[in-house]
Amino acid sequence: MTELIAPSSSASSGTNAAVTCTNCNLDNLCIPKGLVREEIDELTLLVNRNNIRQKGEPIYHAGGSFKGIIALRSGSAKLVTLDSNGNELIVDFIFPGELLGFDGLASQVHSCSAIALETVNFCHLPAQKVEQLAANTPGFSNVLLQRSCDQYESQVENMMLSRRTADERVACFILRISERLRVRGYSELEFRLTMSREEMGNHLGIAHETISRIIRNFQDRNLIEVKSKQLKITNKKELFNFYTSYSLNSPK
Amino acid sequence: MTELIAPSSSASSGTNAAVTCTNCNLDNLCIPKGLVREEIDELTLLVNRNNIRQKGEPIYHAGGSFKGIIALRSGSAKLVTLDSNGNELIVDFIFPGELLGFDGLASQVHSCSAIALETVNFCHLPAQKVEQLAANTPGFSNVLLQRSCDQYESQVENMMLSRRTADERVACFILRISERLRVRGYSELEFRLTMSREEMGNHLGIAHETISRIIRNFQDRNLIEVKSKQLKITNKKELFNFYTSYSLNSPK
DNA sequence: CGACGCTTTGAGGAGATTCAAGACACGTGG
DNA sequence: CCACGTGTCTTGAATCTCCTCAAAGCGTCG
Repeated sequence: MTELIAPSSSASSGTNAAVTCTNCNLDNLCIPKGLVREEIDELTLLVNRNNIRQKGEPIYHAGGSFKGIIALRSGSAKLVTLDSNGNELIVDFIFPGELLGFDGLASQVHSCSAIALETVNFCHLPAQKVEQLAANTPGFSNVLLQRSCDQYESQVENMMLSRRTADERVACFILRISERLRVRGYSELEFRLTMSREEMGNHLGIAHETISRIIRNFQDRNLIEVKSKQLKITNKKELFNFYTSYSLNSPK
Repeated sequence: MTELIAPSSSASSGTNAAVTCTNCNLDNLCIPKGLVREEIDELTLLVNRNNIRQKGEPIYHAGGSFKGIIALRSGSAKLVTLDSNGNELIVDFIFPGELLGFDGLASQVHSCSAIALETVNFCHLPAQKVEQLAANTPGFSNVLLQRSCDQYESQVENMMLSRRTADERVACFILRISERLRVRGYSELEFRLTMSREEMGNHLGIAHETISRIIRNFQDRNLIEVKSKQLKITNKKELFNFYTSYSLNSPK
């Protein structure tokens, strides 16, 4: 099996040599969030920057040994695993500033694969540096623990979502992506859905045909405008109401 | 609001004064798993033992400040949260040797309530001792991180389960409980379901009427025998096949 | 321009829910 | 000890949501 994560020497061209964890525009989202200045300086020295993958290429593989922590700088990715029948299950989609790799931290073996949905650029903190930092930098273990515990929340949210109707799930999905992009400085009302309908449906537990029908329905209600993968939210408030209370009282 | 977790002085009667984390029969499941001898000795000194709750009583409350880590010694509990419409959602059921409290570790505020399903006895590591141990005991932060990352796995498992049919979910639910009890030294084939059908359905995302119908169906197929809450697995292999491959090829 | 994959749309059917009613279990008080 | 009441569990019938299968439209890339 080929080495999936290239050493920084081969990947980091001179184009962006001045970027460090201190002056990175994602420092309020990525690992540095929660660290003090000296800790960030230490982190800066250990991170491999400017790793690139094209659409469809893996960042790491399920079953492979723990590769360390990945921070996505640009682009988007999907985190997938295989269920017991060998079917792909998309656990999450990943956006800039978000961390990857926790699926291998406890057992030292990745239970998921991370696959680029478009061209991605990411930073890589290798496994042995993770251990080194965790041992020497108290703030760092806290950050890891913090992020890892956050997944409890996300587990609960996913559970709640799986109880709702297909319409509510799609509305919620769109709004969550909107919010995640907003926090990262992108437009919250107009963006590209980088995943296919199939992938969306896989993640939400809905047939892709149903996804299509629901998106059409949302357009007919003037909640959104969709042109292939390009999406524009035209009535955010109504879209939000739709997914919180539609099933309770709203007429057809 | 009353203090939910009593200090050990009031709760620990003299009946079991000799129990420590070292000689506890759950030491291969609870926090000590992964710690070396001296670390366990240190832990022993900080834990409040023999806390009791009766059926229906809370161990801690959603919305309350982080109370520390709880280790269940006997009995069973449910971990519940409220969805955005105010409905109860049962995130998990808890058995002896399992840890509780991670839902408050990151944010310092519990997002879930832990409620006893029957009389429970638990150990309590108070919040400030958690911090103290995390700072001074490298093994301890690792244990926390480890357990917390394990929840990634469980999130993925839950996601997979939510894609299966109601029958498969119930079969899987029974088998998982069986396995969790087996590991803890209880009978794996005959046990009491301490939760109601309603609670089971809530956790699995199935109406309680459907739970009843499926349990009847399993009985008719001679996979299990059920008398109210008492359950006996009579054909474990078939029950297992049922949930792994039923939907693929098996006739009615 | 043609082939391929992705998306959309329609029709029919399966699985699970909801509503309604009856059976059973458990605890209380007579 | 039994009658009674409450809450839980079971069962049935009607309904609905979403899936599956099938086919046609659209876009993209060689």
